[in-house]
Amino acid sequence: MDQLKLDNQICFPVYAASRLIIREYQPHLDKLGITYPQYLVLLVLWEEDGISVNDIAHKLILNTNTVTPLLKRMETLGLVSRIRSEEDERRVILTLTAKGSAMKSEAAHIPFSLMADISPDALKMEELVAMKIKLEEWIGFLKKKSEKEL
Amino acid sequence: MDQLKLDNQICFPVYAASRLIIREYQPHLDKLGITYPQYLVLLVLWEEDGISVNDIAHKLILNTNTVTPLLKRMETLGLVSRIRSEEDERRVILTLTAKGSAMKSEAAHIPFSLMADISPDALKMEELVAMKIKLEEWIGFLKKKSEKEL
DNA sequence: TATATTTGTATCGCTTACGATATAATTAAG
DNA sequence: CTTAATTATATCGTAAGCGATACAAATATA
Repeated sequence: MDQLKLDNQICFPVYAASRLIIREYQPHLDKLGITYPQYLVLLVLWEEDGISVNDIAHKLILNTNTVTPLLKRMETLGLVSRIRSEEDERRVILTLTAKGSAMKSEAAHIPFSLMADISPDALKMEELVAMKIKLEEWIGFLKKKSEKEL
Repeated sequence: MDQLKLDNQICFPVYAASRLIIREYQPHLDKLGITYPQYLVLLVLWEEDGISVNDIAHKLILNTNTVTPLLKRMETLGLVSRIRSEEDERRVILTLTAKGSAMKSEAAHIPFSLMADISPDALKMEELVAMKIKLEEWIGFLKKKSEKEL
């Protein structure tokens, strides 16, 4: 049963690469006192502040029951504020605090440092970008698929 | 700061794809009563039974403090037995139980079902295989890197 | 041989990640 | 205008995942 060999799994490399790359982020994020998912939330808010829990969950393709406690921890860290919307009292709006906004400039170097860290000699930057495009195509498909299943 | 846009991150698609693919495994694994990491352990043991905690952690690129409790849960499920080695009393050897071995035939269909589930129309199988090869190249680089840092 | 170092596993604490479920606010249907 | 269905968050329980640390067994060194 060759298909059951670890080396023949297509998913395992994605899963392993994900964890290995997050490990590379760690030292940089440690300096800011945040985790990788928290960094992703900041990326989202730095682009568009004042969006809801659901918006963030949707952009990060995470469940709201993952995002809610994540955001609460970020509130405790003083990075964001969680305020219930006036128009629609079901919604909770996330807003960056001064500390959360200021962290953007501290994080500015991370993508560059990371690129230097994780870019293998053998793999050219164009190949990574090509892979990213293929992965996004794949993600688009998988997202549509799981939405259909609701 | 364009580099801090979520869409411009190379890591995020890997992280998101990993979770989305694991979600696709879920219904298949639910029928067997196991999780994705537990499935990976079984893949390893189906290939080579009677290896140590460390060997498994190494193959799955996981820390032993992740694998130890994982294997204990699998022991509770009756899938593996954990026996301390006689030659080297530090090592704990993992052996498939009858139930753990038998599960191989129940799982035989999963790679095929998965491929049908996760293969997007737009992405041809060859493209997925090409991506897998690039990812493995990348993983090799990242693994070497993190070993050097010890 | 005695001591120091390394190795293999395990424990603890904290943070994701998610299924199942609950609850209140909004919207749709009757 | 009620009642039903939907939507947005949140809570609970369980399983990873990992840094820091502990500890015993094995190996290396003095």
